[in-house]
Amino acid sequence: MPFKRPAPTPTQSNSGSESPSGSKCSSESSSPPPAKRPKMTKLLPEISVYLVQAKLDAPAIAELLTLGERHTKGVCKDAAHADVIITAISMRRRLERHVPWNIATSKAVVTPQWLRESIAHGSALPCGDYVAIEDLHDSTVQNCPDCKCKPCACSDSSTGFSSTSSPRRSAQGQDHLTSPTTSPTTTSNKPAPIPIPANLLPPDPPNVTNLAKLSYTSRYACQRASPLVCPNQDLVRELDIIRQSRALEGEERSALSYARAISAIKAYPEKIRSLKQVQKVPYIGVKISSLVEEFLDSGQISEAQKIKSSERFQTLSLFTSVYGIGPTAARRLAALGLRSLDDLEIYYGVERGAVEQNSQIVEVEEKPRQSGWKGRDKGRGKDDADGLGDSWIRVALGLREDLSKKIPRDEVEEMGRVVMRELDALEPGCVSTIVGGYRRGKPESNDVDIVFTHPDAGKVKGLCKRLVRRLHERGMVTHVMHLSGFHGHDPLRTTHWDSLEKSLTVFVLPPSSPLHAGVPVRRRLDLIFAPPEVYWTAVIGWCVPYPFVLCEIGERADGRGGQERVDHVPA
DNA sequence: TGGCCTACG
DNA sequence: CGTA
DNA sequence: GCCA
Repeated sequence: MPFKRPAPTPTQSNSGSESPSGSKCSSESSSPPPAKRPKMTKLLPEISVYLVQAKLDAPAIAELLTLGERHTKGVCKDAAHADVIITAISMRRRLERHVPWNIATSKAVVTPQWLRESIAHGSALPCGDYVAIEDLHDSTVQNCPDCKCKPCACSDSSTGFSSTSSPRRSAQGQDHLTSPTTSPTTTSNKPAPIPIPANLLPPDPPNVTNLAKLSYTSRYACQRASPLVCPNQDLVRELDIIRQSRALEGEERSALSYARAISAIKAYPEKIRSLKQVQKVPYIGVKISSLVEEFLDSGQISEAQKIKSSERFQTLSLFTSVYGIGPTAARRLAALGLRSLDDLEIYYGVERGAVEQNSQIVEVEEKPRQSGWKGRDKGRGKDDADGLGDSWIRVALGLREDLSKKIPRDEVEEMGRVVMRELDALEPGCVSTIVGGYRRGKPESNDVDIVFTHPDAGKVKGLCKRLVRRLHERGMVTHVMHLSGFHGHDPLRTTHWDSLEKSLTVFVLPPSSPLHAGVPVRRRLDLIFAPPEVYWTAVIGWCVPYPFVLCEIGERADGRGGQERVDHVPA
């Protein structure tokens, strides 16, 4: 098999670790042999539990004992015989009064919520999300029965960071869309809706990340939601200015270093108060350390301030905000003396650009800079010898304003629904997930990324193009910046990973949409089509922002083994 | 001191 | 080179 | 700029 990966599917694998407990743990009617008792009624038949009653009131104890007897293999009288220890205690010292430490470290020790939610969920949930005692996090994860989900051991998390809050998905499950074929509305002659195989659906009762009880002391980056805004946001903002500047100036290596350092700081759970704290953060070396020191002293970083206020930085930033203009082009344009968007429009020959009109616009937009560059003719003509295969930069200039606007979550969702409706008309039975920043919980997105698949692998090929064409015909896709099909079935290329179809488009909601207001804003929309085998891998992959922090967790999607990309978003 | 993710158009 |  |  060319493509090995840890099964990404949410199919719960319920092969339990058989506990050594047996008779010591009573189940309510201990007698009935397993064959007789309808197995379905017990939701956690492989797991025996021990309940630490301390700190629980009588009703809670009764409730938990009932749940335990009803749904687990049994409630043990002795912690040593249980697979899982349930306790409301959160202090190590206090727990030690009830359970010997060496026993505790050999079990999963979780909060009562684990039991309640596992039962509600219908099967055992990862113990790591319900760690009762911080010191027991690792052993709890390790000893979690019935849960194959090995956490990744990210190197940067071994420094003992504890983590933060959950990624609060306000609309849990709404990011996953299936064809609305289930509507009973029209037509009796329509074929029955195509059933979606379970392995393409999100876990039925959704994974409960949301509960505030999620142990916000998870050690692992892959279990820890980087907070949308971190405790060191101000510091990060300063460093990011320098990072941007380095990137704009072509010092990519340096920029990369800043990006990594910023990532690491964003994962640091507390406000940084001392240099000592920061020295332990990975990717913080001599230079950045000194910058942090200055920040701790003065609340700012002079280098960042200087950069921010420099005309050069502002110009380059402005230019790169045009889709298709990167650092190199920006520098070149700046070197030509261009400074403003108007300059760019003239240079690239945007239609309305006559000089009078230009100055008029300058007034209207109250740009402080008057016609900047030395009386060069309108910039094009002979000069564009090098530049003007970029007729589409003109288009990008026209789109810049719209595309720089943020997209609120409800509009993201509406776009997803609209696109899905069209896709369903084209090919019923498709499944999709909105990924990217949206799925990471950001309140606003720069663009919308959707990953699609179809249970029938054969139906996926060519779908991307067909969907884009349909959306284009219907006026929803106004521009296609990029369209790629399956990479040929090169027999030498073993990985399917590259065989995604994707299209990068500009999308506008149709008038029929409730969110279609006046002149709707055009949005960047990326469509990614994956064969079903790699659907969830693609979903994950498209949710991970740059820079990727490598984390040792099984095998990579592309089969190169050993590492997985995890976590982090700069700024 | 060399290397920093990768793949595509 | 620019984008994801 | 940081790390191996």
